[in-house]
Amino acid sequence: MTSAFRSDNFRFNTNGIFDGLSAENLERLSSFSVTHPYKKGEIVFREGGIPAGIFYLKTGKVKKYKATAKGSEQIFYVCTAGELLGYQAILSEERYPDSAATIEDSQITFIPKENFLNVLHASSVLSNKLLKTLGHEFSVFINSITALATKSVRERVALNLLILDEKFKTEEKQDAPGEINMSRTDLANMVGTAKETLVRLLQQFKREGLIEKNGRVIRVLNKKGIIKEANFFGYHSIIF
Amino acid sequence: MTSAFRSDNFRFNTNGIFDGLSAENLERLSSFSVTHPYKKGEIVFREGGIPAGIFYLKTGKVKKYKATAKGSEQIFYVCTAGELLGYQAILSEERYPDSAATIEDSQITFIPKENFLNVLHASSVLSNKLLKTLGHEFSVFINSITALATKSVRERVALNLLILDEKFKTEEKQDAPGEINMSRTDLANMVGTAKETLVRLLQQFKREGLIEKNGRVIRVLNKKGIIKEANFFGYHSIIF
DNA sequence: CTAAATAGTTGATATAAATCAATTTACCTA
DNA sequence: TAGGTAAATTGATTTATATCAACTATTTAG
Repeated sequence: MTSAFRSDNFRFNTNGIFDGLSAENLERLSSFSVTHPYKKGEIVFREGGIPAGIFYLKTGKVKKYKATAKGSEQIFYVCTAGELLGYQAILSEERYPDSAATIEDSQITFIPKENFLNVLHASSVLSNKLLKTLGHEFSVFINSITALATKSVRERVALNLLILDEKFKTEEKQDAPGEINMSRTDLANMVGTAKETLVRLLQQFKREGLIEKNGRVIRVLNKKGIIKEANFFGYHSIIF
Repeated sequence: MTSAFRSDNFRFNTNGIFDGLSAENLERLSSFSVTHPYKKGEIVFREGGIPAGIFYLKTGKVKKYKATAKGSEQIFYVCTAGELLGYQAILSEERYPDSAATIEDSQITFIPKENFLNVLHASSVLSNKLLKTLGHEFSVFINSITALATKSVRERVALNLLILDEKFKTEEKQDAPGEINMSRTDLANMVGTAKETLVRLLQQFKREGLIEKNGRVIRVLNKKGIIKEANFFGYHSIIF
């Protein structure tokens, strides 16, 4: 059984999570928050570290990953502007189970744990939104797991191109393909394959006219074709 | 980098989630709940179905899985007595992203959506516990993803034996190995490999004295050895 | 209790993907 | 803008694992 591709199935839903909060609660969140610029490649938090607060990605992109037994990284998610990071560890009251690092220059706002938790406990709006978000996260993860466990590397490369195409789209040009700008090593660590295998498959997709490459930047030219390669039967927009 | 094995890292935390609720809220949950016996192999809910409530597994075992593009199942979790099922879809307000089916005779209590949500919105105790649980779930999933993406089949077989050893332990004999009683097909679908490959690796572990088999029932004889095969450096109990 | 069906096991072979090795291209920075 | 370094790419080879096929054991049903 082949199902449809919906990017929503692979995207968390933290955007707009603070919308609808009272002025008082918004103030409580923002008054002790600080925004810092991060250079590409900087670490935001580290696996095993003790969480002191949550992070809001104002601009830029962040990879979330875990160190593997073989010394490389498994990237399981890429955050884009507007997404929240690190709230799971605050909620679970455990250490960070994963690491986060910028993959391009970014602006990140830090909100101290106390302020976040105060507002969370004061506002049922926020706690309900967070419960909804985390419920959705569950479905994203089982989709990822199923893809990793049962799809071929070729299918997974196609799938990740679809996911990243959305993530690298700009506000202005929603119809144009995203300019996927990631190192081949990161891409391979996201797909769960060797760098060389990834490069070869990208080359194949390029030869077949499905994608184009400008330096390291990849663009999906034939989305339907890539959806087919990922072994989904079609594209269903969230709206239509 | 090889890390320690802790079964906690692969187990959700819904046990005791209703502890500490007021008598009133407990009553609200239980008054409209019904407990049904399920035969081994019965479906509890189906991917794509509209959630009408949550399920509490009183006794027995349930596999949670997703249909794959190739027509088989990817099992991503096995629930044991005391665990909650199906709450994520209620929280996300989406359809079930996965299916659940018993793998042995079970007793399952159904709690209607309305009652669960009423109590959830009335009780900050429950919503905070649920947020904590879901935060922990996140870490379980990234551990699963990292294992699937980067460990060899042999390592994953060992890892899943460790996970299941805990799950099949009985209350009375906590020190004795669990009697892992699962079909080879289910085991293979959990590991993410072919049935034949799974059988061969079990045979190897048996020959090496790491496990024993009585019919289909598997027992882990040498836990340290299996931990080593799973490529973890040792066992750290949650308590010690 | 026996037949039929289902599940488990073993063997032989094919293949996708990893690994090892070398070369080319892109990108800093001095 | 050259020159060095890191990243990307291509090629050759190996290997883990899937697949196909046959056989055996264990349930289940009549």
